[in-house]
Amino acid sequence: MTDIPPTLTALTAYLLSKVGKTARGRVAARLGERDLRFWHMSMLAALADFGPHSQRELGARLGIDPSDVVKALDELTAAGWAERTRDPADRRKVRVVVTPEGRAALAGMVRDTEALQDELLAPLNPRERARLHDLLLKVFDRP
Amino acid sequence: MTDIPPTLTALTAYLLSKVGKTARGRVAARLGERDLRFWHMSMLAALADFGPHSQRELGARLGIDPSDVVKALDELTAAGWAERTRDPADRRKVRVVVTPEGRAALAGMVRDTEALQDELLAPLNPRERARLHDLLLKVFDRP
DNA sequence: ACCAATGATTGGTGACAACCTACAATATTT
DNA sequence: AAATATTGTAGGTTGTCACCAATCATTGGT
Repeated sequence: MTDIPPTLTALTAYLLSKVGKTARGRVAARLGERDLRFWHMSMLAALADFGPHSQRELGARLGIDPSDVVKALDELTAAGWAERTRDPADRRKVRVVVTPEGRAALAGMVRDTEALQDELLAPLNPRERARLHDLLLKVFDRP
Repeated sequence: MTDIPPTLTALTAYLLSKVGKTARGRVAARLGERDLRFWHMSMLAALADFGPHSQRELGARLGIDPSDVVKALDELTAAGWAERTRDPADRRKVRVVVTPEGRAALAGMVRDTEALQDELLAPLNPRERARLHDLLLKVFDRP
Protein backbone atom coordinates (compact mmCIF):
# COMPACT_ATOMS: atom_id res chain seq x y z
CA MET A 1 0.00 0.00 0.00
CA THR A 2 2.90 2.27 0.66
CA ASP A 3 4.38 1.52 -2.75
CA ILE A 4 5.61 4.44 -4.77
CA PRO A 5 4.22 4.94 -8.29
CA PRO A 6 6.55 3.32 -10.85
CA THR A 7 5.88 6.27 -13.13
CA LEU A 8 7.90 8.28 -10.63
CA THR A 9 10.57 5.78 -9.68
CA ALA A 10 11.33 5.39 -13.36
CA LEU A 11 12.54 8.98 -13.36
CA THR A 12 16.12 9.44 -12.20
CA ALA A 13 15.33 13.07 -11.48
CA TYR A 14 12.63 11.97 -9.06
CA LEU A 15 14.96 9.58 -7.27
CA LEU A 16 17.65 12.22 -7.05
CA SER A 17 15.21 14.66 -5.59
CA LYS A 18 13.80 12.23 -3.05
CA VAL A 19 17.02 10.58 -1.94
CA GLY A 20 18.67 13.97 -1.79
CA LYS A 21 15.91 15.28 0.37
CA THR A 22 16.14 12.46 2.88
CA ALA A 23 19.92 12.83 2.93
CA ARG A 24 19.58 16.53 3.59
CA GLY A 25 16.94 15.94 6.21
CA ARG A 26 18.95 13.39 8.12
CA VAL A 27 22.13 15.41 8.09
CA ALA A 28 20.16 18.41 9.28
CA ALA A 29 18.57 16.33 12.03
CA ARG A 30 21.86 14.97 13.31
CA LEU A 31 23.61 18.32 13.22
CA GLY A 32 20.53 19.91 14.72
CA GLU A 33 21.02 17.89 17.89
CA ARG A 34 23.88 20.26 18.60
CA ASP A 35 22.09 23.31 17.26
CA LEU A 36 24.14 23.25 14.09
CA ARG A 37 22.96 23.85 10.55
CA PHE A 38 24.15 22.77 7.19
CA TRP A 39 25.92 26.00 6.28
CA HIS A 40 27.93 25.90 9.51
CA MET A 41 29.77 22.98 8.02
CA SER A 42 29.88 24.48 4.52
CA MET A 43 31.44 27.73 5.66
CA LEU A 44 33.96 26.11 7.96
CA ALA A 45 34.92 23.73 5.16
CA ALA A 46 35.40 26.60 2.71
CA LEU A 47 37.60 28.46 5.17
CA ALA A 48 39.56 25.36 6.10
CA ASP A 49 40.10 24.20 2.51
CA PHE A 50 40.84 27.51 0.82
CA GLY A 51 42.08 29.75 3.58
CA PRO A 52 40.78 33.19 4.53
CA HIS A 53 37.95 34.75 2.56
CA SER A 54 36.24 38.05 2.42
CA GLN A 55 32.56 37.71 3.18
CA ARG A 56 31.61 38.29 -0.43
CA GLU A 57 34.00 35.59 -1.56
CA LEU A 58 32.48 33.22 0.95
CA GLY A 59 28.99 33.96 -0.28
CA ALA A 60 29.97 33.65 -3.91
CA ARG A 61 31.67 30.31 -3.37
CA LEU A 62 28.78 28.78 -1.51
CA GLY A 63 25.99 30.50 -3.38
CA ILE A 64 24.69 32.38 -0.36
CA ASP A 65 23.40 35.91 -0.33
CA PRO A 66 25.90 38.36 1.24
CA SER A 67 23.36 39.52 3.78
CA ASP A 68 22.85 35.95 4.90
CA VAL A 69 26.60 35.46 5.20
CA VAL A 70 26.60 38.19 7.81
CA LYS A 71 24.05 36.44 9.97
CA ALA A 72 25.75 33.09 9.58
CA LEU A 73 29.13 34.52 10.51
CA ASP A 74 27.65 36.15 13.58
CA GLU A 75 26.97 32.68 14.88
CA LEU A 76 30.31 31.23 13.83
CA THR A 77 32.24 33.99 15.54
CA ALA A 78 30.03 33.81 18.63
CA ALA A 79 30.92 30.13 18.85
CA GLY A 80 34.61 30.97 18.50
CA TRP A 81 34.95 29.03 15.27
CA ALA A 82 35.77 31.92 12.98
CA GLU A 83 37.23 35.39 13.38
CA ARG A 84 36.55 38.62 11.57
CA THR A 85 39.43 41.05 11.11
CA ARG A 86 39.54 44.10 8.86
CA ASP A 87 41.64 43.72 5.76
CA PRO A 88 44.39 46.36 6.21
CA ALA A 89 44.82 46.72 2.45
CA ASP A 90 41.12 47.37 1.84
CA ARG A 91 39.38 48.39 4.99
CA ARG A 92 35.97 47.73 3.52
CA LYS A 93 36.66 44.03 3.42
CA VAL A 94 36.53 41.65 6.33
CA ARG A 95 39.09 38.90 6.44
CA VAL A 96 37.44 35.76 7.77
CA VAL A 97 39.62 32.99 9.18
CA VAL A 98 38.77 29.69 10.81
CA THR A 99 40.08 29.09 14.32
CA PRO A 100 41.57 25.80 15.59
CA GLU A 101 38.33 25.28 17.49
CA GLY A 102 36.50 25.78 14.22
CA ARG A 103 38.60 23.09 12.55
CA ALA A 104 37.88 20.74 15.41
CA ALA A 105 34.17 21.45 15.18
CA LEU A 106 34.28 20.86 11.43
CA ALA A 107 36.00 17.53 11.94
CA GLY A 108 33.25 16.53 14.33
CA MET A 109 30.54 17.47 11.86
CA VAL A 110 32.25 15.56 9.09
CA ARG A 111 32.47 12.49 11.31
CA ASP A 112 28.80 12.77 12.17
CA THR A 113 27.89 13.11 8.53
CA GLU A 114 29.99 10.11 7.57
CA ALA A 115 28.36 7.99 10.25
CA LEU A 116 24.96 8.98 9.00
CA GLN A 117 26.03 8.35 5.44
CA ASP A 118 26.88 4.80 6.39
CA GLU A 119 23.32 4.26 7.53
CA LEU A 120 21.90 5.91 4.44
CA LEU A 121 24.00 3.87 2.03
CA ALA A 122 23.60 0.62 3.97
CA PRO A 123 22.05 -1.18 0.97
CA LEU A 124 25.23 -0.60 -1.06
CA ASN A 125 28.51 -2.42 -0.74
CA PRO A 126 31.79 -0.44 -0.71
CA ARG A 127 32.30 -0.76 -4.45
CA GLU A 128 28.80 0.47 -5.18
CA ARG A 129 29.22 3.38 -2.80
CA ALA A 130 32.37 4.46 -4.56
CA ARG A 131 30.61 4.14 -7.91
CA LEU A 132 27.68 6.24 -6.72
CA HIS A 133 30.05 8.89 -5.43
CA ASP A 134 31.86 9.02 -8.76
CA LEU A 135 28.68 9.37 -10.75
CA LEU A 136 27.31 12.08 -8.48
CA LEU A 137 30.57 13.94 -8.71
CA LYS A 138 30.37 13.97 -12.49
CA VAL A 139 26.85 15.34 -12.42
CA PHE A 140 27.72 17.82 -9.71
CA ASP A 141 30.65 19.32 -11.59
CA ARG A 142 28.32 20.34 -14.39
CA PRO A 143 25.73 22.69 -12.96
CA MET B 1 37.14 30.89 -7.13
CA THR B 2 33.81 29.22 -7.38
CA ASP B 3 35.32 25.88 -6.42
CA ILE B 4 33.54 23.85 -3.81
CA PRO B 5 35.44 22.71 -0.70
CA PRO B 6 36.80 19.17 -1.19
CA THR B 7 35.95 18.45 2.42
CA LEU B 8 32.33 18.64 1.29
CA THR B 9 32.56 16.98 -2.09
CA ALA B 10 34.22 14.01 -0.40
CA LEU B 11 30.91 13.35 1.37
CA THR B 12 28.41 11.38 -0.66
CA ALA B 13 25.67 12.73 1.58
CA TYR B 14 26.64 16.26 0.57
CA LEU B 15 26.59 15.41 -3.13
CA LEU B 16 23.24 13.69 -2.77
CA SER B 17 21.83 16.70 -1.03
CA LYS B 18 23.20 19.18 -3.54
CA VAL B 19 22.49 17.28 -6.74
CA GLY B 20 19.07 16.39 -5.41
CA LYS B 21 18.37 20.00 -4.69
CA THR B 22 19.30 21.19 -8.17
CA ALA B 23 17.27 18.35 -9.66
CA ARG B 24 14.30 19.32 -7.57
CA GLY B 25 14.79 22.97 -8.37
CA ARG B 26 14.97 22.45 -12.10
CA VAL B 27 11.97 20.18 -12.24
CA ALA B 28 10.05 22.70 -10.17
CA ALA B 29 11.14 25.50 -12.48
CA ARG B 30 10.12 23.70 -15.64
CA LEU B 31 6.78 22.59 -14.24
CA GLY B 32 6.30 26.02 -12.75
CA GLU B 33 6.18 27.54 -16.23
CA ARG B 34 2.75 25.99 -16.45
CA ASP B 35 1.84 26.72 -12.84
CA LEU B 36 2.39 23.11 -11.86
CA ARG B 37 4.07 21.76 -8.76
CA PHE B 38 5.86 18.59 -7.92
CA TRP B 39 3.00 16.92 -6.10
CA HIS B 40 0.68 17.50 -9.05
CA MET B 41 2.74 14.92 -10.86
CA SER B 42 3.11 12.67 -7.81
CA MET B 43 -0.61 12.48 -7.18
CA LEU B 44 -1.57 11.96 -10.78
CA ALA B 45 1.07 9.24 -11.02
CA ALA B 46 -0.26 7.48 -7.93
CA LEU B 47 -3.79 7.58 -9.28
CA ALA B 48 -2.73 6.46 -12.75
CA ASP B 49 -0.50 3.64 -11.53
CA PHE B 50 -2.62 2.21 -8.74
CA GLY B 51 -6.16 3.24 -9.61
CA PRO B 52 -8.61 5.10 -7.42
CA HIS B 53 -7.63 6.06 -3.89
CA SER B 54 -9.32 7.48 -0.90
CA GLN B 55 -7.67 10.68 0.16
CA ARG B 56 -6.10 9.08 3.18
CA GLU B 57 -4.62 6.35 1.02
CA LEU B 58 -3.20 8.97 -1.29
CA GLY B 59 -1.61 10.82 1.57
CA ALA B 60 -0.21 7.68 3.13
CA ARG B 61 1.32 6.54 -0.14
CA LEU B 62 3.02 9.82 -0.89
CA GLY B 63 3.84 10.80 2.67
CA ILE B 64 1.66 13.89 2.62
CA ASP B 65 -0.46 15.13 5.48
CA PRO B 66 -4.19 14.45 4.90
CA SER B 67 -5.00 18.12 5.27
CA ASP B 68 -2.53 18.97 2.54
CA VAL B 69 -4.06 16.34 0.30
CA VAL B 70 -7.31 18.24 0.49
CA LYS B 71 -5.74 21.46 -0.69
CA ALA B 72 -3.82 19.73 -3.45
CA LEU B 73 -6.88 17.89 -4.69
CA ASP B 74 -8.81 21.14 -4.80
CA GLU B 75 -6.44 22.26 -7.52
CA LEU B 76 -6.40 18.95 -9.36
CA THR B 77 -10.18 18.83 -9.55
CA ALA B 78 -10.37 22.50 -10.50
CA ALA B 79 -8.07 21.71 -13.42
CA GLY B 80 -10.26 18.79 -14.42
CA TRP B 81 -7.51 16.25 -13.85
CA ALA B 82 -9.10 14.34 -11.00
CA GLU B 83 -12.59 13.79 -9.73
CA ARG B 84 -13.95 13.36 -6.25
CA THR B 85 -16.93 11.06 -5.79
CA ARG B 86 -18.30 9.71 -2.55
CA ASP B 87 -17.61 6.06 -1.97
CA PRO B 88 -21.11 4.49 -1.95
CA ALA B 89 -19.94 1.71 0.37
CA ASP B 90 -18.50 4.10 2.94
CA ARG B 91 -19.87 7.56 2.52
CA ARG B 92 -17.15 9.10 4.65
CA LYS B 93 -14.56 8.25 2.06
CA VAL B 94 -13.92 10.13 -1.12
CA ARG B 95 -13.06 8.08 -4.14
CA VAL B 96 -10.49 9.95 -6.19
CA VAL B 97 -10.01 9.04 -9.83
CA VAL B 98 -7.80 10.49 -12.51
CA THR B 99 -9.52 11.78 -15.65
CA PRO B 100 -8.28 11.23 -19.20
CA GLU B 101 -7.20 14.88 -19.18
CA GLY B 102 -5.28 14.12 -16.03
CA ARG B 103 -3.47 11.26 -17.69
CA ALA B 104 -2.59 13.47 -20.61
CA ALA B 105 -1.30 16.17 -18.28
CA LEU B 106 0.76 13.58 -16.41
CA ALA B 107 2.27 12.34 -19.64
CA GLY B 108 3.27 15.90 -20.48
CA MET B 109 4.89 16.41 -17.09
CA VAL B 110 6.80 13.15 -17.40
CA ARG B 111 8.05 14.19 -20.83
CA ASP B 112 9.16 17.55 -19.48
CA THR B 113 10.93 15.89 -16.58
CA GLU B 114 12.69 13.44 -18.87
CA ALA B 115 13.87 16.23 -21.13
CA LEU B 116 15.25 18.09 -18.17
CA GLN B 117 16.81 14.93 -16.84
CA ASP B 118 18.72 14.59 -20.08
CA GLU B 119 20.26 17.99 -19.51
CA LEU B 120 21.02 17.22 -15.89
CA LEU B 121 22.70 13.91 -16.66
CA ALA B 122 24.49 15.18 -19.73
CA PRO B 123 27.94 14.29 -18.30
CA LEU B 124 26.94 10.62 -18.10
CA ASN B 125 26.68 8.14 -20.93
CA PRO B 126 23.67 5.83 -21.17
CA ARG B 127 25.35 3.02 -19.26
CA GLU B 128 26.35 5.35 -16.45
CA ARG B 129 22.85 6.78 -16.27
CA ALA B 130 21.39 3.32 -15.91
CA ARG B 131 23.94 2.51 -13.23
CA LEU B 132 23.13 5.69 -11.31
CA HIS B 133 19.44 4.92 -11.52
CA ASP B 134 20.00 1.43 -10.17
CA LEU B 135 22.07 2.62 -7.25
CA LEU B 136 19.60 5.33 -6.34
CA LEU B 137 16.79 2.83 -6.49
CA LYS B 138 18.55 0.59 -4.01
CA VAL B 139 19.07 3.45 -1.59
CA PHE B 140 15.56 4.71 -2.11
CA ASP B 141 13.90 1.40 -1.34
CA ARG B 142 15.43 1.44 2.12
CA PRO B 143 14.17 4.47 3.97
C1' DA C 1 -29.59 4.23 20.94
C1' DC C 2 -25.12 5.37 22.18
C1' DC C 3 -20.12 5.76 21.82
C1' DA C 4 -15.77 5.49 19.83
C1' DA C 5 -13.20 5.54 15.61
C1' DT C 6 -12.47 7.08 10.92
C1' DG C 7 -12.37 10.30 6.93
C1' DA C 8 -12.54 14.86 5.00
C1' DT C 9 -12.19 19.60 5.72
C1' DT C 10 -10.87 24.23 7.51
C1' DG C 11 -7.74 27.21 9.28
C1' DG C 12 -4.16 27.88 11.24
C1' DT C 13 1.18 27.46 13.10
C1' DG C 14 6.43 27.52 13.03
C1' DA C 15 10.76 26.75 10.61
C1' DC C 16 13.42 27.89 7.00
C1' DA C 17 15.47 29.38 2.70
C1' DA C 18 16.01 32.83 -0.65
C1' DC C 19 15.77 37.24 -1.70
C1' DC C 20 15.54 42.28 -1.49
C1' DT C 21 16.11 47.17 0.14
C1' DA C 22 18.38 50.76 2.47
C1' DC C 23 22.45 52.47 4.52
C1' DA C 24 27.18 53.55 6.37
C1' DA C 25 32.06 53.08 5.54
C1' DT C 26 35.64 52.80 2.42
C1' DA C 27 37.83 52.70 -2.34
C1' DT C 28 38.08 53.95 -6.97
C1' DT C 29 37.28 56.73 -10.90
C1' DT C 30 36.46 61.09 -13.16
C1' DA D 1 36.84 67.51 -5.03
C1' DA D 2 32.98 65.03 -6.62
C1' DA D 3 30.72 61.25 -8.28
C1' DT D 4 30.49 56.31 -8.48
C1' DA D 5 31.24 51.60 -6.96
C1' DT D 6 32.11 48.08 -3.59
C1' DT D 7 31.74 45.88 1.01
C1' DG D 8 29.60 44.75 4.99
C1' DT D 9 25.41 45.33 7.85
C1' DA D 10 20.56 45.64 9.51
C1' DG D 11 16.02 44.69 8.67
C1' DG D 12 12.23 42.98 6.41
C1' DT D 13 9.47 40.17 2.74
C1' DT D 14 8.11 36.21 0.46
C1' DG D 15 7.02 31.37 -0.52
C1' DT D 16 7.23 26.82 0.75
C1' DC D 17 6.96 23.01 3.55
C1' DA D 18 5.48 20.06 7.19
C1' DC D 19 2.72 19.72 10.73
C1' DC D 20 -1.23 20.45 14.19
C1' DA D 21 -5.90 21.22 16.37
C1' DA D 22 -10.74 21.61 15.88
C1' DT D 23 -14.89 20.42 13.44
C1' DC D 24 -18.41 17.78 10.98
C1' DA D 25 -20.30 13.70 8.79
C1' DT D 26 -20.35 8.90 8.72
C1' DT D 27 -19.49 4.29 10.19
C1' DG D 28 -19.05 0.21 13.20
C1' DG D 29 -19.35 -1.89 17.54
C1' DT D 30 -21.64 -2.52 22.03
